[in-house]
Amino acid sequence: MSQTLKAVRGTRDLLPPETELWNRIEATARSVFARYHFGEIRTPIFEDTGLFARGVGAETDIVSKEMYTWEDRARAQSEKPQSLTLRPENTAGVVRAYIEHKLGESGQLQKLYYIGPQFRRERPQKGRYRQFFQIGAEVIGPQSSGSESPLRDAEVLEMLATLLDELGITGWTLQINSVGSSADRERYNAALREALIPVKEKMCADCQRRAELNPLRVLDCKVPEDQPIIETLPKIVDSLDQESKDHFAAVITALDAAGVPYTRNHRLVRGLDYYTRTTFEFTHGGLGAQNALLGGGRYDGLSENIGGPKAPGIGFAMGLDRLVLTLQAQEADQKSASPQGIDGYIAPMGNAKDAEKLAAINAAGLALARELRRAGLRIELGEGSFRLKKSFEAADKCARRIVILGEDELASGILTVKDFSTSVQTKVPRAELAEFLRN
RNA sequence: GCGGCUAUAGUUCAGCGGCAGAACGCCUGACUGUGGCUCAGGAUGUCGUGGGUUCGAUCCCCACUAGCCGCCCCA
Repeated sequence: MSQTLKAVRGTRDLLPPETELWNRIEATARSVFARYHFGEIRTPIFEDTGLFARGVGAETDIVSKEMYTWEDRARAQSEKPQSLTLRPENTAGVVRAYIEHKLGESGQLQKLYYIGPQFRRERPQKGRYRQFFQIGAEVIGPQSSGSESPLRDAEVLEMLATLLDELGITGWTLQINSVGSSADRERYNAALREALIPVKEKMCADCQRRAELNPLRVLDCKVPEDQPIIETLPKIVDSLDQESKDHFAAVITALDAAGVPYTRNHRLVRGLDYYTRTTFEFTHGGLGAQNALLGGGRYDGLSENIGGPKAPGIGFAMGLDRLVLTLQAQEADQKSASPQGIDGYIAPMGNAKDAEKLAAINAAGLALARELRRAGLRIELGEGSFRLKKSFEAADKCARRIVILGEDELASGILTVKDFSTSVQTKVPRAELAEFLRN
């Protein structure tokens, strides 16, 4: 059906009951964030293209080939059209807002979280979409607010461990590394390039290319034959200055004290230019090639890069789509507890041939449903023209109990209620119905 | 952006160069106020889209689109 309009490639509709899981994850995240004193920020879905070019880095894959960018109409004839971009990530937008609203002037540490869609024009596959959803948070502020303290790094990591645990995600791994200051990284890049010259001939084709273009990425290589060679390459930790070393050591000490399990991975490098010092990923098996549930790190120079004051920070972004996939896989393993269903299904019984009586019984059904829903119950309302058998079938699929509302019940004010799990049928006075259904 | 696999009923999937199939789900009835179990009956559909080969294509070929897997990269 080529004429039929479909969701565009890499985007999708989320339907019930799946959306229930999405909401549960979001609610859990909000509740954890609140306990750590984070407030929600909502930034625009599109921004000036320059924000991402300068913030994320013009040479990154994200900026150089994955952004949805277009030219807005010029506001006046003399003006040049503005280049706008659908946000590929949210950290740059949050820092832009931090600068724009002078949040640093409060002198206080800012702890902000966001939940929302991001857009990257990549080839879609499992766990990777062109519109995808991230839950993220940033801790940012002037140096005097303690934003540069390794304690903040450790606290964010400890919070993430708590959040994943509360979500019920089992078997996650925290991998952590330090990429040092931007000067450290430049030094390391040069050292790595140097060290690769004599050995790259023996490595895989991808690595030979990476050795030229982006030596850091060689460390990510998964080809088994290359591993011994990679182990002989210089480690980034040897390029760190004393300050960065001390910072990383303090993060580790705090994680140990809090009992957060982690794996130090001196080969963990991340693709965004703004990361400095601490970088980390929480990974999970069963996500295929996209094994990262979330990633993040420190970005001490980002604010200045986009024209703001010095404002060190640390943050992360977690893939909501990937959390959902992971939890769905886990629930499938546990054969998923069957859903309880709503509290009641009201089955009005009318005569399909008598329009007046049918309308009356349906109206009575709505009045009863209103009463029960206002009492906080989850109620579905049937249709008076259905045969009772049909009402039962419909009710059995979605509700724990059926409430029969026939002419007898309407006249007497005593409803007939049947519980599907016990098959027990009970007569309940209308005044006691809400309480009865609540149990 | 590159490579591999796939596309048939609401869903999961068989199938074959010559009438379109199963299971589950759905609808109706047995049962005019009683579901789940059972029994009887019924409807599933432009066989992803467009083109080509052929007397004839759901099947073979090509292109496109989409999904999955891998690469790149990332959440």
